[in-house]
Amino acid sequence: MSTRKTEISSRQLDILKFIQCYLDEHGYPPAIRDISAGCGISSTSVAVFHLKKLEEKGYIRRRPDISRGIELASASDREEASVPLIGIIAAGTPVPVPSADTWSEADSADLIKVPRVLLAGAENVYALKVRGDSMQDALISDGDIVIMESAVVVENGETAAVWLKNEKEITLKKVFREGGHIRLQPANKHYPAIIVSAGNVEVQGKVVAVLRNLL
Amino acid sequence: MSTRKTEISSRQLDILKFIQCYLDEHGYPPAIRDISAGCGISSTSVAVFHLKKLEEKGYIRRRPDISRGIELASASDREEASVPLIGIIAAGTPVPVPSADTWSEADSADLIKVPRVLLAGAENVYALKVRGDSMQDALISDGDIVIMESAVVVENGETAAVWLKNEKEITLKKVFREGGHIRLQPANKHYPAIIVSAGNVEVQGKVVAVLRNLL
DNA sequence: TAGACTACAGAACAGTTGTTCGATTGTAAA
DNA sequence: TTTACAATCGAACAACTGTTCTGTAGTCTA
Repeated sequence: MSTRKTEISSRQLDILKFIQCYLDEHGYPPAIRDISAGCGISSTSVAVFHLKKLEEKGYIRRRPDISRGIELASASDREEASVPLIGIIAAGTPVPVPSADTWSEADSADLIKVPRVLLAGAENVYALKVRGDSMQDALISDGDIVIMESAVVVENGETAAVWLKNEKEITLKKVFREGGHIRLQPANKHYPAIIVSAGNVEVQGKVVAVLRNLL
Repeated sequence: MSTRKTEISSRQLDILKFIQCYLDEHGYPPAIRDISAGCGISSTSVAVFHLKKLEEKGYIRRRPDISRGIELASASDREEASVPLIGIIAAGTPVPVPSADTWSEADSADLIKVPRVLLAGAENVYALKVRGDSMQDALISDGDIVIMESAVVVENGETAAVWLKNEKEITLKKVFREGGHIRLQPANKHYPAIIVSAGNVEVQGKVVAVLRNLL
């Protein structure tokens, strides 16, 4: 944990906002003098000073030698997110659990790009590759990639990866709490729902999206 | 049709390739002097000369006032592609056919972002929203988005949108040519394949990928 | 052959841009 | 009060970068 974000001064927030706006407007990063002018700073050195701070704190990255080489730390993550692919999901094995540093370690796992629209704001998401045809009742095929959100609570009707303790099996189903038991409803309506006791289920994550590549 | 691409000289092709490589390697465009050095040109004015040509011919765009303000005409499409969402796909209706200007008109339709990796190099792709549960045999759900490639030929085993003339029905199935007839195999192995005569099928496009958003 | 055009070289120039140095001010801790 | 530090200013510098001007050489056409 080296690059922990610390609090920033109002001036630094100003500058950060200005960089964001400038990027939106122009499509390329501002020069130091743009920042100075835009934030009402009369000296470039002040901007440099704060840019250093912002870089230390991990809010921006800078490319030396290159003009306007400023990148927002979360720049490329605006349109698409990088989601760690941390393992496979198959019928007979519990899903891999993301560790605390799954998202912080840049290199640890494969990162796959996912359009932000699919994520709908979900955070702490990770990806699993589907192995086997055991989830066709969930309309999920061998080779699909499921985007999961590590969630503790699952609303009624949301699709979740559920570990059935007795059966020692993982399934992806819509979860409905009904009195003392839980109804697990497949996405494919031609498949029957199953009713299990609350003690038998262990929600391992929420399904956010599914990607399938046919080519 | 104002910016028609014309032929370019080998030098200009050199420069174009160099710009592409440089972008791949560095993530930002080259300076004029980078181009000169990289292409074995001993004068910046020569590079300028050819850059003007390349811009006239529509291969690149240049941003005046900004250093390294060179963009490949197809620059932003590197990591993710913008795919036009041109309609819905349902059992009883043929799929909308993309017109020639589907990809050229910027505003015409909704554009959805799709990671390039999913496309696997496919071109002339468009997106359709799935309506109804008629395609659960293809492991496709109501609300899914299917990415299609307008292809004339479909290899054996590839998944395609097939219009069954007699049944007046669209299905997504793997296509296998077998002698005089065609076998259409659902992705879900619990569903049976159907055998149809070649005259009854009309391939309307190749399925490239499927996106599903559960949230 | 003359003219037009493409391609190239070299050099000089001017604007842009990032960096650095010294000095000043205000605030908070010791 | 002294010290330390964050924040600021102003100015100068050097490097980077795009532009432009003056030529030269080859090719093609009229």
